[in-house]
Amino acid sequence: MARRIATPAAGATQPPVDERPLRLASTEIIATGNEAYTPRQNAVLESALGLLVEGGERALTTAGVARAANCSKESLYKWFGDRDGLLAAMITFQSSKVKAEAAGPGANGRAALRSRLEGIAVSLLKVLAGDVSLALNRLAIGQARRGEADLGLLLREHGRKPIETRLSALLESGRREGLLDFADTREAYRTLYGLIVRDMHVRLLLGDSLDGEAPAARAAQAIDEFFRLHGREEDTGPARERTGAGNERTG
Amino acid sequence: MARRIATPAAGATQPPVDERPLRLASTEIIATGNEAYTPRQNAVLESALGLLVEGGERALTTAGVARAANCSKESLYKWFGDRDGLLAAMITFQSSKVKAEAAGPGANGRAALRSRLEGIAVSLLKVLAGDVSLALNRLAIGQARRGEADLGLLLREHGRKPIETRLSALLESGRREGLLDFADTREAYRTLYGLIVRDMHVRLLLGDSLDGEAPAARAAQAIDEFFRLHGREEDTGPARERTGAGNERTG
DNA sequence: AGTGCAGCGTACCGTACGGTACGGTTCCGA
DNA sequence: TCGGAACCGTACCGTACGGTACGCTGCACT
Repeated sequence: MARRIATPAAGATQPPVDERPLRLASTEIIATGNEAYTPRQNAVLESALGLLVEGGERALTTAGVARAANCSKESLYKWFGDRDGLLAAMITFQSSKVKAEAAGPGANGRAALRSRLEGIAVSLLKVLAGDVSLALNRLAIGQARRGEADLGLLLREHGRKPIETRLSALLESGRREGLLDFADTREAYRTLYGLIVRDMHVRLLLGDSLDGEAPAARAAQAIDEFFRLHGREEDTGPARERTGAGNERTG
Repeated sequence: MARRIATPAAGATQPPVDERPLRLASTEIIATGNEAYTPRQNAVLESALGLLVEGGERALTTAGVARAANCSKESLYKWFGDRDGLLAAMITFQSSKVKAEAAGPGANGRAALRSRLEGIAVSLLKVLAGDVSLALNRLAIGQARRGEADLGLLLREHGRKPIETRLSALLESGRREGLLDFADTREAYRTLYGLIVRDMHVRLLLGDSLDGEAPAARAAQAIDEFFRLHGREEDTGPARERTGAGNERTG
């Protein structure tokens, strides 16, 4: 069924990865922040990600990863302990690559807020539609069961939380400036998220191809709609009634 | 790892299913519309769904299904041809159960439109959050790869299309009545979908539990927001500008 | 130069799964 | 009453995968 993976498939996308052996002496561990992976391990994780993107979970066997990364299965188990450990490491590794760019407080005003919101929205759309993100989400979702979903928790924590905090902080700063009007930040964030992403994410996860949804246009329209719902200046219309459902929750 | 499935697990949810053997003579096939499955096959598919809900894809082995449904593996392969055939049959079977209730054109007016939209939204939220729907979506998403996603296509066709057509028809009837204002029906539908579902679906797929998001309140708020964006009567505010992005698409 | 260790490649093992085959049983129709 | 067909239960087979063990190479440090 799954054809042999003899040649290092999907090797065209990632950079050459420095072909030298990259041996390590004793305790030469590069702590890049949270997790501490050696460069060799990072390269292995990169190969594993390529394998996952190309062939899905079925292609992500320990033997396949070892072959694609030119390492031994024994090393894999020594470094990551387990297949699940490898999967978790892939998630944390990928999320550590995506982070960066915190973008401190810049200019004020409605136009600035709008442009910053649009920027985050565009990057969000591009990340969600990316091959690696889709593959990892498919992996975590496929593993998830009724109660337990360890990979899903990891992905929610590493993938969605950062975006939520960034967007929420931006929304609250807009509210402090009197540009936005909402009661519950989390509710406002979710509305914004829904306007930006809609059902695009699930459709992509299910294998659909986005038929010409340009991220920039989508983001602009979503931010426009959000301002029409929660904006405060006159050219976006006064917010007639609050929408934060925090007070009318029944459950 | 997966514990033995000796007792018919997850049998508490579904009805007794008529314990008699239910043998079939020659060509006694009950054509329920699209697919033609015998009652026995339906019962087997029900068991398979219970197994999938309870244990995820890993638990959905042919031997497990045969044991849970008290049938032989040979019959499974005879009826569904293949493991993938079984999975596809599960999807079509479940979607055939959910369909029903077409709800022809009822009363007119803004309140009627609003209540019908809310009704569809509530049912949509309840279906999406249901155990079986989540399990099937996880299955299809987990199977999906880069280009090919047969189960995903099936799920999109049987699960999302009906809702889109129903909601779209309702939106267009509202526009014909002068209650709604939008240019592109598909765009308006997607905005509405995003307002209703937000990121709830993906969060649930990733194993998150919805912290007291009541479907009724969620639906009411979403429809309210949609009317604020695309409504036409004065108590919802005039639609200042169109939002359908059909004309400003770049891709 | 010599020792040690990290890591590569491969061989190996047990299990579990998809798919097939076979005997026995029950029911339907003639 | 007698065939035949559908079907159940189980045994069986080949493969593939997770995980472990072993021998070898080559760099690092002394």
